[in-house]
Amino acid sequence: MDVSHILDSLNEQQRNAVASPAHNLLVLAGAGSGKTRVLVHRVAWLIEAENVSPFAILAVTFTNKAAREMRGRIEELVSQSYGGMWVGTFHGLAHRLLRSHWQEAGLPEDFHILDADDQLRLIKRLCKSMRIDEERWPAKQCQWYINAQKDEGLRADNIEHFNDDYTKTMLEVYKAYEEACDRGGMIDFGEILLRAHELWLNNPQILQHYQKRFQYILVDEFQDTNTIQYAWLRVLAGADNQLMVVGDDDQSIYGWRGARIENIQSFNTDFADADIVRLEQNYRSTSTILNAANKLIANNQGRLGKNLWTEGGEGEQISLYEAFNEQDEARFIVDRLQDWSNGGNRRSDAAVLYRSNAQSRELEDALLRVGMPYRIYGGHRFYERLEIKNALSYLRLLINRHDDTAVERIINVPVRGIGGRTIETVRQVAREHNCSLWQACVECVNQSLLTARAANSVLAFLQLIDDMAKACSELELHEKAEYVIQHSGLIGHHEKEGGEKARARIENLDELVTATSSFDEPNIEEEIDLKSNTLLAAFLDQASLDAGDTQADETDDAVQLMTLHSAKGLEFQLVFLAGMEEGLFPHKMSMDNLAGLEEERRLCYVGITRAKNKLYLSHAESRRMHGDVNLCRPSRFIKEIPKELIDEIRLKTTINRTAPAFGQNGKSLGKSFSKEAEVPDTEISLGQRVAHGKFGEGVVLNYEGTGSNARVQVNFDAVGSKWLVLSYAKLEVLN
DNA sequence: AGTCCCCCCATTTTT
DNA sequence: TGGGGGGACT
Repeated sequence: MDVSHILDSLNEQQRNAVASPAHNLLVLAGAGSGKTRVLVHRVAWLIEAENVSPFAILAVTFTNKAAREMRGRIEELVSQSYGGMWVGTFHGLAHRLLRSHWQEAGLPEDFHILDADDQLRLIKRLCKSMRIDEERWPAKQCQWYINAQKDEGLRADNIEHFNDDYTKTMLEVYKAYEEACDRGGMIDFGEILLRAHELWLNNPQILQHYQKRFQYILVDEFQDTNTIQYAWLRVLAGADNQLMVVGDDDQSIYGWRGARIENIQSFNTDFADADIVRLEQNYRSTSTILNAANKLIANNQGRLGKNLWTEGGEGEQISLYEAFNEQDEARFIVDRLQDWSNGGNRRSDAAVLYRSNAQSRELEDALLRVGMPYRIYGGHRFYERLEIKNALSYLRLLINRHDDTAVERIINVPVRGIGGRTIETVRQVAREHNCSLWQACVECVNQSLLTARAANSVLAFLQLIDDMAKACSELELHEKAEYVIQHSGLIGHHEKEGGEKARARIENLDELVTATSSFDEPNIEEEIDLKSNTLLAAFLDQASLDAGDTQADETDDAVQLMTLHSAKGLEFQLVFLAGMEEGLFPHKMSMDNLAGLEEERRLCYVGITRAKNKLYLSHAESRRMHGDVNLCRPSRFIKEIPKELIDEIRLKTTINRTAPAFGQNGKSLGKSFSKEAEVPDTEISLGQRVAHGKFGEGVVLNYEGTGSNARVQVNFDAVGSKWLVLSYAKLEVLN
């Protein structure tokens, strides 16, 4: 077979990786060096050049989006579909194993997945029933502890305790939580990986089967693997299978949630025969941007080391803007975005990146003010929204009445007269009989353990679910969804609520129906008999494992706003890094230890390398945080970028500062005023008559901003009043 | 049962 | 500053 199409378009390093004869291979792929490309071409190479069966290949990613993209690109390259190949996330693949081998994994056949929210609710309930002091041991903290242990592959029994209060309490909760999950047939995200790992360790014949099958294992974003994920890979790889991992230690930014950068750093020690290929040619950014990134990241210790280079041009300098405060910063950015957009560029090619979500507000305000379309990434994902989770709970109950999480959620949503008292009684009964809440409800009704009124309500609830199940049993998946959101009363509930929020909720519920109607189970290679509920179950699994990327609106041409973390893997022509201040970035929670600081620096590296052509850095002299004003020093990361790459923007003020309108934000302006005094310029005062190249003549009405930035409001004779940045507007002072 | 108010919190997020 | 959660009050 002619395989030239696989190699021809690659550079030498990429080709070395793709056609590597090595048993184990570490590809150190710098930002923008064609990482995914190498993975995709490697798969094609294996199949077409080395005649490997697609069935023998396993490709692992972290996000569903990445998995979809990889599969898509593979199919594009080889122009056919390889159904038998497993491409998925760690969780998705592990989940698939558990579904196939639920018995060996010690799970009920209808086990279901607990998401972070379900998990927290459950832990809260447990803590309460265990009389644990919520002040001292918040449920959040317990949840964090449990997940961290699971990421490390540790069960409560494996953890040594020193009898300190903290560990003792945490273990108590952990144990109770494990029991509750077992009882209810629930597994959380960490448990999926942990179980899948144990499944192999405890069942050599199953492990052997998969070891025999997956002779070629490829892993993307390897620097993000945590302990249990790495252990899982190592077990599967065994001694014989080929492991190819691709990643970039400089882009490891998830240490705080268990990712171990050591996994990539010590890969060639763990796998002594591993080859290393470095992809250092960057196809994304200008050399200016790359140099800045290289110089910055060189400040980190213990790197595997690599130096990005490009054949492309130098490009523009990096612009640095010192804003007076966060509002001024936002205004500056929005002005630049308007220039960009007015210059005929696509807004969606521009992104504003920030360290913490709270920063988006100011930017949003500024964008809203000028009416520029924008899109904020992050926030609550589709399947995590309250109304969606409620609807899914009803659907879950159709399949399994004993799903306590679901019952807890919707037993009184919409309100049907089952109040806290009643629910507490039901919980009590469930505890006593060691049964599900559903059974406890039945028990309560039968044994008249409730007031007549409450019993009536509970009975009505039981009947409602049973009736819906009956009515739905023969319906198509999307009809089931439709039926349930109608007859559960959820729609009516939100309609009654009224308001903008409620309308959005109803829309979301409708969207859920749409999602179900376009859902078909990805690969039914396993012989699952298609009972009517199987598709629903598959959909619910998918809803738990896939955040339901809000990929709508992608057609809109909108500026992209997101955190630095969510920008990883993306690229934009124009990038702003906002809030480059000590304490914010690097964040104060992470800057007191070297590991934390270095991760922040990697985050900055990620941010810089998102930019293709033009990068703006900005910081504010003062920023309002948690209600009060903080004076901020510029981020050390700015100083780590060579000066010659940076162009410091000074919006020279040309205002006559003796003009009366200055008082407004007077109190903390001292610093800025003095700076301003250093750059005295042509005098413009309120009431001054000026001329503008485009707008003609007008009168200065107002003044805003200080320090290195200043804007004036001019009432033009022809076009009315406009706000202009002084240094850009080139106003001519008349008489 | 629902509303209102007060208090507490505030880094990053996928599965 | 502002959002969310919990408690108290109607």
